[in-house]
Parts: sequence; C-alpha cells; structure tokens
Amino acid sequence: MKTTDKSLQNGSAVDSAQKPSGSLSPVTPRGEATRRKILDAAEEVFGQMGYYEGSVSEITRRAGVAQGTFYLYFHTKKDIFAELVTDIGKRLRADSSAAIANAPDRLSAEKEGFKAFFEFVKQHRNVYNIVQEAERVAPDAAKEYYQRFSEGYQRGLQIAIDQGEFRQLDTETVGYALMGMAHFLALRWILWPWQENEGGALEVPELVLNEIMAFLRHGLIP
Amino acid sequence: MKTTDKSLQNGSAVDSAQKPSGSLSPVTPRGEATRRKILDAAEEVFGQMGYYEGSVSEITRRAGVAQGTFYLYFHTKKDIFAELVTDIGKRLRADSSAAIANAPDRLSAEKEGFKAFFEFVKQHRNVYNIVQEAERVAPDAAKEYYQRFSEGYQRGLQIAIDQGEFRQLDTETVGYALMGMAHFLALRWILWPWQENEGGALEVPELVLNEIMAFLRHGLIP
DNA sequence: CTGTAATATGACAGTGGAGTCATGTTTATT
DNA sequence: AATAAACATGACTCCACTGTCATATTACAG
Repeated sequence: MKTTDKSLQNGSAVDSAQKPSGSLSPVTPRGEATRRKILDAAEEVFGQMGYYEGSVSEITRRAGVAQGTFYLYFHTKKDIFAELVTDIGKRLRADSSAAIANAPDRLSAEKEGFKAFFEFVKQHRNVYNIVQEAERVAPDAAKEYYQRFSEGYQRGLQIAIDQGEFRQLDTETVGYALMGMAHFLALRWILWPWQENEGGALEVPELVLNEIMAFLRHGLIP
Repeated sequence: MKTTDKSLQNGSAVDSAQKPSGSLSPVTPRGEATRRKILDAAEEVFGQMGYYEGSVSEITRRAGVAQGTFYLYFHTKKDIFAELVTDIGKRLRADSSAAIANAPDRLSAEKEGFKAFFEFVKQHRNVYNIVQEAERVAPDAAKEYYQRFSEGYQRGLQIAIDQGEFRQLDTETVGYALMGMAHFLALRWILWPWQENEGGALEVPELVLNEIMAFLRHGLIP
C-alpha cells in the first residue's frame, strides 16, 4: 500500500472531516476520461434500469473498467446518482435558456420553452427517468433541480407582468402550474410507450402545443 | 404435509395455468382480516420507505404476522404493490367524484376537484408516494391509474363543451394539463417538506387555489 | 532509468432481503 | 371426538449487490 490511501480512498483527508463530501476528482487526463466513462455508463444504466435495479457492477461493466475503479471517483452509488441529477438539471436549463433567448415576447418564450423541454425529454428519454426517481433517491438533488427551475420561471413571469404582457398573477403558483403541465404532457406523449400517438412518432403533436398556447392565452372559457 | 399444498401455495391450481395471476384470496373472515392487516402495513411501509427500501419482513413485522403468512395472500412483493396502486386509484376517484357531485357548474367542479385532490394527498401523504413510484415499479398499474383519471377528466370536459360552458378544446390535452397542474401544486405545497409554507401548515393556500381558478378562467393575459 | 504518485484491478467479505417449506395451530363440520 | 381444510409459523436457502483491500500497472519527473 502506498501513502496515497487516505487522500484518495477517503476523499480529501484535510477536509473539515464532516461528510465524506466532495467529488473524488482525478488529477490526470487519463483519470478524467475514466470518470467520464463511468458517468456516461451510469446515466445509461440508471436511465434504463432505474436506481435500485441498476448496479455498480453493471455500470463498470458498461464503462469497461473494474469494480474498484468506480470507488476511485465516487464515494457511493447514491453519490453518482445525485451528481447525474445535478448534471441533467444544468443541461436542461441551458437548453431552455438558449431556446427562449430571442423570443419576441413572453408568450412565444413559453411556447419555445415547452418545445425545448419536449425536445430534451425526447432526446434523453431514459435520462429523464433519473430526474423522476431522484425525488425518492436523492431528495436534495431533486430539491435543487425543481427550485432552480421554478426560480427561472418566476423571473420570466415577473418580467412579463412588469411589462404589462401578463396580468397580475402569483408567479410561484403559475410557475409550478406550467411546470406541471409540461411534465405531464411529456409523460403522455413522449415517455409512456403504452399510449398510442397520432403518427406513431414519440413527439408532442402541434395540435397539443397549440391547445396549450390557447389555454395560456384565454383559459378555458369561450 | 396436507393435501392443500398446491391450491394455496401456487394460486388456483385449476386456473388456465398461464400466469400465477389472481389474488390469493382468503375464504374465511379470519383470513380476510389478516390479508387486510398486511395490506395496511404494506401501505405504511411502502409509503414511508419506498418500494425498494421497504421489505416484506418489515411489512409482516408491522402487521404482526410471520414472513410466510405474507405469501399466503400475495404472490410477490411486486404484486401487493400493484394492488395498492389500484386501491389508491379507486379511493382517489371515489373522493373526487363525491366532491364534484353537486357542483353548480364545471368551473366549480374543477375547483372542488382540485380541493379534493389536495385534501387526499394531505390526508395520505405517504400513500401518494406509492403512486409516484408506481411508474417505475409497476408500470401497468400506473398506466391504469392515469388512464382512468384522464378518462374521467375528458368526460367532464366534454360535457362542459357541449353545454357551451367551455370553449372548443382538445379534452385529452387539457385533461393532462390539469392533472399536471394539480400534481405539481400538491408536490410544492403538501409533499415537499423542504418548502416553507405561509402558515407552516401543509396545505395549499386559498390564494394559490384562486390563482389557479383565474388561470382556468382567463389564462395569463390581462 | 528509477522512484513515486496516480490510476486500475478483481477477488472477497459482509449484509440483507425474497421466497420456500416442513411443521404447527385454529376452526368448523359431522 | 374425529377429521380435514384453512390459516399461521419462522428457520432456512439462495442470491445479488455494495463497498474494500492488497496488489498490479501506468506515466511522469528528475
């Protein structure tokens, strides 16, 4: 055994000694690459099999590394799962921001946001399952995911109100309502294989999107 | 060994022999009571600990019966979970139906439906977690749960349209949108302990409910 | 070329849980 | 009282998975 045992196997030994926290970071390009391989494999495994039915050994198998290597870069199975949730949140928010960046008005922005979300879910079918499972498996990571998303929504809505484009409304309530709508529409038309779609394609139909926009504009009353 | 081995341990031996299907039904009040105890304990265990972290032994422990007794009434751990999901769906739909039964118009019905849903989630905090987990653990049961719910929504919406109370709209789209709204609002104000509520009570505030109703009436535009 | 830090290995210990089974107890019927 | 079906028990088998560790390999600085 070399003198490196503590610093690597136990996280930073110099830390405040509280939690084993802090990602086990590689210092070498080689290590960096291995860590990435493991993360990618984990995304696949958790996405397809779920957190509990996916195993570390399956992850390392797909990553093409040995079991032990896993623990060189992640403290526990739960840790890598939480990191994935955070990652996915970042990516999704980046996609959304980009999508609504140059929308002429807030209503268009909402539409583009919905579309970007659906596109993300479609492109990362398995991945989105991870987010859903996070609520049980890694509540803290899930918390951050939803809170950040909500904050973004609230900011956008407030601006629209200030500019007189939207009526006075409670941004938090409406923010969550919109998130819920997007979530369930994605479930129905993209994630649930048992539901038949019009064309058979796993995509949210234009009609549905237009219905939603009409809802946002006029509500349900004639 | 008695001559009952096959008929009980293997489900009905006279069945079409396909799946081990069919709940292992007791024939005696005593058995009925035991089965109920196990179901109730399972609801508690799965609700609090989740499907994977809850164990059959924990269920039987709380039910006050032996491990083996469990398998007298349920084929597998997954089976009892699926049965719970079905049960919860039935109860929730019954509550909803009752709540909207004598609403003067559809908009009031929506409001009462939301309120009933929030009340159900509040009264069965743990229980609702089971529904959420079902999507991964027992997709078929989850499918039925959501489809039935959706059908109810679509029927109600269609009537409102026919009576000219709601504008022409795609009932499936709007149905899922409404389900999503209700779901996420319940998450935010009832199920997430990390979120601070106004009064500290785990309840959806009147203000939020009114905001939602305004949304249904007018949409987001002034 | 050599020493050392970083990275990698895979067998293994330890653990916990699902489902089974031979046996035991209750209840009702005749 | 006898008998049998229904119900109940809990020890046990089998299995899979997480996290560890002693050892091996790679790569780079001097």
